[in-house]
Amino acid sequence: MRSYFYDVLVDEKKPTFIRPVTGMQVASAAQVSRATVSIVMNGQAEARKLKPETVRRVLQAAEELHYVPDQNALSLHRRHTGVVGLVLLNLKMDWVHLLMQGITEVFDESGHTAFLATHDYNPERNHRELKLALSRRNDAVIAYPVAGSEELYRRYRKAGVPLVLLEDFPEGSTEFDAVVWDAYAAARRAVEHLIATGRRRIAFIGFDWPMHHHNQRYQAYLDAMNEAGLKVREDWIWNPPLDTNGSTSIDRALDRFFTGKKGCPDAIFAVNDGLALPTLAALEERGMRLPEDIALIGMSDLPMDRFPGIGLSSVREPLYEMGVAAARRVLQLIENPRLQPMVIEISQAEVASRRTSCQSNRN
Amino acid sequence: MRSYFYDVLVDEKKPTFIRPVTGMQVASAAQVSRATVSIVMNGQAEARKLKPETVRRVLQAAEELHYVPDQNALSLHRRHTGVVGLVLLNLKMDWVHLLMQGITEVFDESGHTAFLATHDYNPERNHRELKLALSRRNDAVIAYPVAGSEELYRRYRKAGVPLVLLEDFPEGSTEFDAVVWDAYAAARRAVEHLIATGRRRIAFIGFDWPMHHHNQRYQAYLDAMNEAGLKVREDWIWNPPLDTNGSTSIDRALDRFFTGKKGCPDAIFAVNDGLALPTLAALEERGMRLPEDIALIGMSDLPMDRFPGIGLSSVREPLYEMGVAAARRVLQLIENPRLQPMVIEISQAEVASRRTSCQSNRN
DNA sequence: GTGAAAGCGCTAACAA
DNA sequence: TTGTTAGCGCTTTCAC
Repeated sequence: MRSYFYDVLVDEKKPTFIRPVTGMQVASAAQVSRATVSIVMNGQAEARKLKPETVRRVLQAAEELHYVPDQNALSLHRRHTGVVGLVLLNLKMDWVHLLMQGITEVFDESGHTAFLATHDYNPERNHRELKLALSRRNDAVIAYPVAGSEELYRRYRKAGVPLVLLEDFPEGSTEFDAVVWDAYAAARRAVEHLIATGRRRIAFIGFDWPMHHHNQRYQAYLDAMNEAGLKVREDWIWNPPLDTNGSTSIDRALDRFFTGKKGCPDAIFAVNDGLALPTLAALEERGMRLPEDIALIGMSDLPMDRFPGIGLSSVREPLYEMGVAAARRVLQLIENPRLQPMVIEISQAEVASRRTSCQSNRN
Repeated sequence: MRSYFYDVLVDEKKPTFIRPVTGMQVASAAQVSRATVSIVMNGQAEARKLKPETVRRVLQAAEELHYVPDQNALSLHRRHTGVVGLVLLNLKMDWVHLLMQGITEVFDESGHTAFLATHDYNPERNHRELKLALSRRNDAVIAYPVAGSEELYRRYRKAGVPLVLLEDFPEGSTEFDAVVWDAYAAARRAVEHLIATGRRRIAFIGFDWPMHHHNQRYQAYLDAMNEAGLKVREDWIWNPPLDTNGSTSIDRALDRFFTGKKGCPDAIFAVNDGLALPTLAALEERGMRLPEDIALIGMSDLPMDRFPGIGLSSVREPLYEMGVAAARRVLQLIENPRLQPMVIEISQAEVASRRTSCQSNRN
């Protein structure tokens, strides 16, 4: 690390801390009262029939002084901030990027701003970010739920701060607003796709996580297998508890799958691409060819899935649509916080069949 | 899209809008004055020698009422918000994810929060986000610079709001704080790597963008070629102006490279992985084999580069270190906004040689 | 048409 | 040891 200073003059006589210019300063520069400045800045000059000359003076003074109204003071007065907290999982692999397109589209329209934070499945960080959003007086929060935070979510309700859970909600709970993907249907389609392309010995990679739609993916796997009359083998299911940093050790899963005495799976269904991608990598590092030796399908259809060298089959998750829906719902809730909680389920079960799950050559 | 309501009782008699509980309410619940609550909440009870009994009452009341102090009011009083605005490029391909690890590590320590926004190379959005940061009274801003926004950056300086440019700074300017990667050295190493592995006909893919270190990458290409006595061919250079959405049309570049009468390049150097990755995809879609038919190297070493099916060679960008440096610099500047502007250059030129640039078979 | 004053929630200097 | 008060920057009646 190298660093160099610019050869620039800095006026040491000026005070070290510069205070932002206030409406009061604009007022005196323009020779009007503080209130007049407010009126002009909020475009109510017409309505209040101010003299154009006055308006001009104010505008000019504001311009010259580079006056920027203080949002904190404004929020204090208005009792709302115009910002919506987003407490999501992480910024990996374009998931949030896709989601944000939907969210910002709606918020740009309504004049809201998103304040983005992440928790990485860590309950403490989740807790902290949620509390911070409260202390910032965010008008609402969109959160990717973390197990064990139900009490906190409930507190949001009680505090009258709209909270929209995104992607999932706690197993068994029926009290929160949520915007979710109909993952059951999607997961089923994924497994059925594997079956349709000739696979019979399908393994499952997921993690144990007490969220409703998350569990639905496992259920869908079970149902699809049963319905096709295929045997579900205990040793082909990898569903360990989520460890602290949110990763499952794919390698141990594969060791288990390919070590059995009674044959190996010919396909793997992973509950999301975050798992499917490392699985693909691990498989290829073991020298297995896809789809000849084994097929693989994930869920979400992240942008990198379609990269030529990857070609991961997946089911498309309607992230843009979910972003739009969540943002819209938040807006409704801000309008009327006591709306009955509701879950908005967005269905999409379009499988993108790529390299990792082409028609098997073996049949 | 389907949605269903929970069958939940909502008490319609309660007022629709719930106001956050204030320190005043805590005070009356605890039978103390407003000031006492403040003192207790800020952990100054010891110092002010409050009766433990009083403290207990206050704490209990606060707990029962779920009192969360209002940050806006606090900021108004303190004259600083504890939040640092981040106006970055976009959330694609884990670049920000990597950077944020460094930034949050420093900010968690210092008690600051990052407010993340993106501009996608769009000057209007950049302008808007920068102004919003000002109106939010962010204590400082870390910005991925956009050409033509110099005036705005200058205004930040004048307003006494610390601004740290990240990754680059406007060509020719010597007035801003910046944390940058020594991209010249890195780019040179990249091209030299191509040369060392036997390539002689090296093409360049970039875009025209009036930023200093960005241009250095082109210069490094030129220098490395010249120094190795290799000819730089005009028609093997793709350096068009950046179009509105920040993408270059890779396909036109390739058409040009592979259409020449006097032979085709045997390698491509792309100024960043955001360009190298689509180039790799386009190349493979044209049926070219890497590295046999052509080699490719990018810059940044994004996580997906090392994916087995991708194996993009790249030079590692010290994003974590840059995040740390930028955050630390911001902290210094907050401490003393009139510090002389300075550029911190972080060097790293470690090439990750992967599939796309293995030793050429042709030599 | 314009200005004075109150109040949003909080802290800190000063009284009591 | 606790309470009173002024003020942070802004908007919005309500008089003038």
